[in-house]
Amino acid sequence: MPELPEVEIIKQSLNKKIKGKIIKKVLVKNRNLRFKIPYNFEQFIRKKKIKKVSRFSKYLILIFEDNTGCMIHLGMTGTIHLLKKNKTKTITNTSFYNTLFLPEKHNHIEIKFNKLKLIYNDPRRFGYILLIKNNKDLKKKFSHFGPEPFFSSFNINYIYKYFRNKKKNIKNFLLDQKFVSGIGNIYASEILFLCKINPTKKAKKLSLNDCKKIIYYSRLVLKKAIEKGGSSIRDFKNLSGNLGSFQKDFNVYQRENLNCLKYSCSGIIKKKIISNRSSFFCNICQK
DNA sequence: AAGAGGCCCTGATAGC
DNA sequence: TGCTATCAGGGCCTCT
Repeated sequence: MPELPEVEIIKQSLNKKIKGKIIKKVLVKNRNLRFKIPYNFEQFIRKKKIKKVSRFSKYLILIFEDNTGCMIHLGMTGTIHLLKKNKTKTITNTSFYNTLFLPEKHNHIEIKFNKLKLIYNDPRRFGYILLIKNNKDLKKKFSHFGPEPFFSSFNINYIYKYFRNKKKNIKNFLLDQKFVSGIGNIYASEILFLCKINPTKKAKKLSLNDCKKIIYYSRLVLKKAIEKGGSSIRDFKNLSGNLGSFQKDFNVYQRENLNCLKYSCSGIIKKKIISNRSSFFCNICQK
């Protein structure tokens, strides 16, 4: 799935394209996403005007003029496409699998505006959609989420206290959205590499200085990834059809058996399955 | 209560 | 060419 940076890129592009537009028609072709799309979904969002497109963690949030809304989680393979009506060619899209043309299969939802059509495509159907009744409802949906790395509440005190007596390894915690929101499997490996922390290290063994580094590098990695338009593995594109380029900056992800890129380190990047997810790290400089 | 593991799905790729 | 196994940017649910 897109992690926080990729969702942020989609959010920014969507804001430019659909802010202020009114939803004319909604078509659900397949309700069976991770959770069933509510049966009142079409009725709920029809005729609503987009106030803005927002984001929290890896969730896209359409906010309407009446302060109701709609949360979209893209799962592993969810993509959003915007088409200009009455044209066969995709003018804008975000896609992992198709680069130039809109895929025919797995277009589960179509949201039609006056001249634009927004399509939600998701082969694995791990994504889902939730309706939001009001601002309070929205806050409630995210009440059990930890802070994003950028928040001031993601500080040394919070992390150090959180890790006391925790037996899980640090990699697990970076992926745990209750601890910190928005980091996924790619950026977790990249952050730990820069921190020089081994992904299997138990959280409670981390020093204050380790916590400090986790804050610093989480912010740095996500910020840089956003600046570079996200990571375009499997052809992720933003809404203007441009590839992100952060994948060129990967130090460890998908670099198994290659040399460590840290200056003067003779280590080799290893791949290890931790809690069913691949982790990449240097066997020498990550302690 | 925290942690480990299974599972929801389709598609791409590697290996035989 | 065609089969099977493995792996994918996530996270919920169940069991211990």
